[in-house]
Amino acid sequence: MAECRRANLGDKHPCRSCAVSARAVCNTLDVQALAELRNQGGEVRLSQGEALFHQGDRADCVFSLTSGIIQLYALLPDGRRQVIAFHFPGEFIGLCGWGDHHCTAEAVSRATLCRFDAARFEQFARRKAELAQSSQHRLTGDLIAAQNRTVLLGRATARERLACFLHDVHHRSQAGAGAGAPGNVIHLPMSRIDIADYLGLTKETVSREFTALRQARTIRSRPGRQLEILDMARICSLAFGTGTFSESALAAL
Amino acid sequence: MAECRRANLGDKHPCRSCAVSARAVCNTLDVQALAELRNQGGEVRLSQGEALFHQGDRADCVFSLTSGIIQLYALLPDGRRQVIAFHFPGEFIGLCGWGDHHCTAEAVSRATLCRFDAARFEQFARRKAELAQSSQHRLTGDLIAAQNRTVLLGRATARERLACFLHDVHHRSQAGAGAGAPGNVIHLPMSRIDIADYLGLTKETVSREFTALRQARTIRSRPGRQLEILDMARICSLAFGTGTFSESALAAL
DNA sequence: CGTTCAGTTGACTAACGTCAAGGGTAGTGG
DNA sequence: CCACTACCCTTGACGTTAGTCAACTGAACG
Repeated sequence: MAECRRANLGDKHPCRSCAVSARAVCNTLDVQALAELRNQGGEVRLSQGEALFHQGDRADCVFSLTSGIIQLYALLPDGRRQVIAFHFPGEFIGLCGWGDHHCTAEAVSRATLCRFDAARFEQFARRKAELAQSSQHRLTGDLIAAQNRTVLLGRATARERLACFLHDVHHRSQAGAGAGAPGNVIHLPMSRIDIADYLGLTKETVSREFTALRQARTIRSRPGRQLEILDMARICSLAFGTGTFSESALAAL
Repeated sequence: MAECRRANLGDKHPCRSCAVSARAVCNTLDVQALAELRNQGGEVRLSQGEALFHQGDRADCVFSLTSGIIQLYALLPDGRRQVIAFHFPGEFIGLCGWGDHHCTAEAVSRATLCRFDAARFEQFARRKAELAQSSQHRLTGDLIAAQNRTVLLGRATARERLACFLHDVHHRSQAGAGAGAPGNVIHLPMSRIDIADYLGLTKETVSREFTALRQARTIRSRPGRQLEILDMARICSLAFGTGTFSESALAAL
């Protein structure tokens, strides 16, 4: 269905080659509406570690992530950092701000995004009910993910947090990649510090827990920042089934 | 402005006496639309400890809290509990669920709510743009609150968590009560266990931190579950200004 | 071939949790 | 009106988990 719509695009249309068109917000739009939406924005390319926006910036744009991984994080005055979310291709970024951004968005790996003017996007959504509904569903999904993370950070042990993280990354990269990734191998471009700041731990604790899982033959490290999950049942039982990613949102669409 | 609309109501109209009409979702509606919305639902009264809905229940209703405090919490299979949010009068409950509720909603103190059928509310919102916008703002506010809580639970000490909690309750009850509450006295109907489960701590740790703040003359206990904040500056500096309640949403409306 | 930085590991520490006992208070029934 | 009870809160002693500090390893880069 989404494919049908895209088939009508001219060969030179940039959305033609978009890898996430079937999953992105814009997939609800017909060709003409898509063109109209595109006119409002442009493309953003980020290299690793580059920021999309900073905590305190005016939130005047929204973004659809087409490739790479983006992390949102907050910095406390004394330098403590908390990663609020990792965003994967096909997801929407910027819903959580009217006014000023309360967090920084930074590329974990090289990333590309479609940028839209926030006010015009909202105006556009008022006319296109499907778009409004789609972005509301994503917002709801983000809320549920954030609330689930609250449970994880408030009540789970270090082992459980890591298992939950691995479970979610696995789940989400399945959804994303379609084919390609064989079996239970996942790609983890984020550093131990990023993971630690996401899970409310230190890099040392994360490292120790990785070692423990490796020694229990639950996971195995692979070259190129890849990780194979050998005992998925074990991971699932440690993760007590709580998804902390907004992926749940996409599933329900 | 909200008052003007309500002045047109008949004397017997139940919304006439609503204490939160100026702050609730329905405040955006004119008299006729209000009547129409009311026809879809009814009133719910809960005694202390009674549940509004349970984790796993079908999420087919949304609610506007008119009095009392509601807590949302998740239970893990082994009994660990995490309170996800406290909701205060004027706030909207149930946005976070299509499908099944992922948490339980329970009255901390005696509470009353307006109930609306979720599907019909949504349908209604499609026709009334103000309502849709208002509920979207509330949803966004809840997301920001949940994300801020992520920072608190991931990176703050016990002392900071408690200070942040007190700061937020103070802030929110100011917004709610209007006049009435003198100076910096707040009402805390929730138990130490509720607070502990909200802050990702144990009741003993919460109790010890209360004692420490009391001994430092930062707070003072008052009869009737009331608490006076003596040194607000100290509370604010410990709370590093992070609001964890969805109240921020209301402020921006 | 050295430098740098991410990751790992070990020894020690601090913060919070656990377990257990005692005290205050409100509600209940004689 | 006063005991009785139950529950919540507080406090102390001790245990455990994860944090801190520091050294070492190995891969990436110039």
